[in-house]
Amino acid sequence: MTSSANKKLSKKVAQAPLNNRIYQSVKWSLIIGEYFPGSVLSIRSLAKKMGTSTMPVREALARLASERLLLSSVKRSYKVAELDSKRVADQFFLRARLEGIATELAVPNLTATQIDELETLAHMMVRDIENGSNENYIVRNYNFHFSIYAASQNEELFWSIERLWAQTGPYLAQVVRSQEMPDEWQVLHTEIAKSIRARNADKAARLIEKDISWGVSIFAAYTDSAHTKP
Amino acid sequence: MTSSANKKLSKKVAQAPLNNRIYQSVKWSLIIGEYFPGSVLSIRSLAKKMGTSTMPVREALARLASERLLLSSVKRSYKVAELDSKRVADQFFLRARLEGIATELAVPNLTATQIDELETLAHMMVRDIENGSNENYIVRNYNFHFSIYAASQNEELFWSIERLWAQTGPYLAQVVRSQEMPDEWQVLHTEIAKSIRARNADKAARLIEKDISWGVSIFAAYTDSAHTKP
DNA sequence: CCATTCTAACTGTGATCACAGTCGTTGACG
DNA sequence: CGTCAACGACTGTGATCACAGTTAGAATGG
Repeated sequence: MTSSANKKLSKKVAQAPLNNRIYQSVKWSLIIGEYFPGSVLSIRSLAKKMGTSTMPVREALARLASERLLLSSVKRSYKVAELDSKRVADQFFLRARLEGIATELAVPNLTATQIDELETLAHMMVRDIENGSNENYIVRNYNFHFSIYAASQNEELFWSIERLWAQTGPYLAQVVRSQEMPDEWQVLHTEIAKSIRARNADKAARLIEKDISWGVSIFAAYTDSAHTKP
Repeated sequence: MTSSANKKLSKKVAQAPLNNRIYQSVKWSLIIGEYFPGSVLSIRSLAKKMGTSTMPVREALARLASERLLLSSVKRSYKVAELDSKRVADQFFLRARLEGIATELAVPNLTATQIDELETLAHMMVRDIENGSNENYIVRNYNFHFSIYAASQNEELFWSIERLWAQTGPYLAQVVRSQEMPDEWQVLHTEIAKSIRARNADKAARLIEKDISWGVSIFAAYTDSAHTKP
């Protein structure tokens, strides 16, 4: 009796497979920029850190590499892609297009209360910058954008965008952490929420694209200044 | 001496890892529609068929599932996604957008000889349909489209499109194999090559999108007729 | 004859081992 | 002092086993 009750309970509480949890964990770390370009992730060391065998880790890393979130050469350790301006440009170009499309689709679907949440998020992000708590900013920025993209109701689109965030995360988060953010950039999120409330899909989409291209220019300035060291 | 020569030789001939070859093989099978919606792929049976251990197969399937090319639930076998009209619509919508974008980027980059090859491919595709050799048509159609997308010079974009082809392959190839293709559809590829030669990026992109939406409508007609069986 | 239970043949998942490349460092040699 | 070879400590990769959850079919009960 108790055993059957336990069985049912344990079924409900049943953990996701280890490999999946590790996969999600590393992916999130990529998105919020906990890993840097060139970071090395070896199966055994990660397994040790996670307290598991190598099996689930190698499956997780193989999946991440397959999605181009990590680089892998044969018999060499997995690593986060190094900074390559052409590649980064391609990624941000795609991001702008896809996130613009997702916003267009999302605007008619977002409810009033969801838009309220977007506005409060935008406000809190401004405060985060003022307080210098860039960690919070990064997470809130993620939530702001992806609650819009989720409203696009297109899972494939959502997934594609998230994949691109994981790719650009290691570059972008590093910049966000190390730089002063211009005020004009911060106002943008509030404007986006406003134009969504006005149900102006075109404007919202163009502002989202502007948001991303702004990120590109800041990133370019960052890499230029970092490149000035011969 | 011979050993070092052999070493160098074996290094040059060095096969890609087994898991990767299996991954590529299955992915290609998905693209050309060798698997059908609902097809079951189990690790052990595939390993037996491939003559390898389960290890490389499970890595390959895990990767494919991670890219959403296969479905996986815990402790249940991997399978090709069943036909879901909403999901399919989302996928083709994304395909139209992404392939349109890639075409826009590609038009200025394609060389005259590459355009020649596109035209001959278009001609051969018409002949393939006349001859009823739909297998050849499917492969040539892939080559036609992806030699354009490769010219976009955006690897991420290329990869994203290929992923979507692997997702839609099981649905679409089935239709191509079982139906008469309308003549207007076939002329389209020649028109695309023509507008590329004229360096009319907008027109080429719109025609590509038309090509895909045409596929959607044919697909819709197919599923409707298949649905008439209660 | 229908419904239900139980069993047996699957399924993916995790751990562990053996192996073969890669790479950096140390050592000896010129 | 510089160069190159060899060693050793890594790396991913493949195979094999044990285990637990799923599923479909047979056997059993009503």
